Amino acid sequence: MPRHTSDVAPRAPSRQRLVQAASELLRHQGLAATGVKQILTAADAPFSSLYHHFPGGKEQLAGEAVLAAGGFYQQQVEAVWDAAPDLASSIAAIFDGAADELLASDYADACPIATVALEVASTSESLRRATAQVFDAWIAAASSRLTAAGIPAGQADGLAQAIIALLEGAFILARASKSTQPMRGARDAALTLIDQRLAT
Amino acid sequence: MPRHTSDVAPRAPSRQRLVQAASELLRHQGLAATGVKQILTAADAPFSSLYHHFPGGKEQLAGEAVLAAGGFYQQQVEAVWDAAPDLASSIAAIFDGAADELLASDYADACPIATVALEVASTSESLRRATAQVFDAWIAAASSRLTAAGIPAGQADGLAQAIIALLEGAFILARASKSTQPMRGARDAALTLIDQRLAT
DNA sequence: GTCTATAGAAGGATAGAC
DNA sequence: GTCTATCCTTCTATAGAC
Repeated sequence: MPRHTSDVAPRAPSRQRLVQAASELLRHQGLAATGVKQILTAADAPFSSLYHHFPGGKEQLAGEAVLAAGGFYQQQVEAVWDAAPDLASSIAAIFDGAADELLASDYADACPIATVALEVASTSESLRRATAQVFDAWIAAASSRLTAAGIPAGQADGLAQAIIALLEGAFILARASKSTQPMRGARDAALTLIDQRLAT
Repeated sequence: MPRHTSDVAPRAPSRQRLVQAASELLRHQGLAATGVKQILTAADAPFSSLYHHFPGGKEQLAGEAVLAAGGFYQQQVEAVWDAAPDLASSIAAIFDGAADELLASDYADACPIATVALEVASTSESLRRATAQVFDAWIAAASSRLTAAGIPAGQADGLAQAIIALLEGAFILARASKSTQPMRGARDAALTLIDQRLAT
């Protein structure tokens, strides 16, 4: 029986590489500043593969990139959350991990969808919905974990939303100032909010 | 003595109109999606006035627009803050005012510089500095008011930063979901943080 | 599925007359 | 300071051969 024609590790298919490359570029510089040619170059994909795989063009690719990046980031955070021994440790680890990622990337790798979310909120209804869908999934995942950790069910959604707001806001301040200090402050604030809810 | 050649109320000079128009467009759709021709049209300014008043082109105009918008927004918030009878009322009024502005503008008028801040953080050092300067001014103004209201001096800066992070994060979530609910949740979280710090 | 070529519009910026 | 005209690049998207 003949083996595969090549024994080198196969690359991901070009469609997947395009989504991956688009996700990274959107995270670093947003949607409007990212050209389709730039995405194609980064993905090392043939030019016409874009409109072959994404008949909707840039908007369709961006939508899939937002959903993929949002899902991937959620998995990352959930892994950190679930690895910590208690709720406070989980929250601290998430904010500390965000600070580490900012430092390691020279403040390029922050929230993968916040920039796009602000850009498209008033200009593209389909992309706005994609960003909203990601945030909703994040809030739902955090809320269920908060409930499991003893936060009253009626307060878990609001607390999850506030913690994510703190994280997003800290990303903005940290990238603008090139400092991880806002991220540490946001961590402490999030821990305060949790303590107060658990004490009730 | 002849009067002025016209008795109609004079418009602001074109330079000022360009900064104003740029500020509004950046707030709604960000930097990369905003063209200089679009700014000129919105300002009703003659084409060549752009490079006459701003030899640095789009980047210089954007920088001035960020600083102007940041200063104007700070004045707005300070007026709301100082009009309220106590600290908790001030904080509540600021978040409620942000929610009102979102509703009134169909979720277009959020933070005037957050979108640009995320877009340029890794792509334009001069504009990144402009956004950082605005955030620093906001934090300093909030911190001094927190100190005056009884927050220990060593905690005022961090608390101010956390409150602004909550506001920024809530803007993102609110615009993405087209709901003011994240803004109300952020308000309650900010009030909790203040209570906890005052109780210490 | 991939290739080259190119359309057609919009981007930022400049020149030179007035 | 303002006017019109224009340069050159980049953008998204499509056509048609292979």
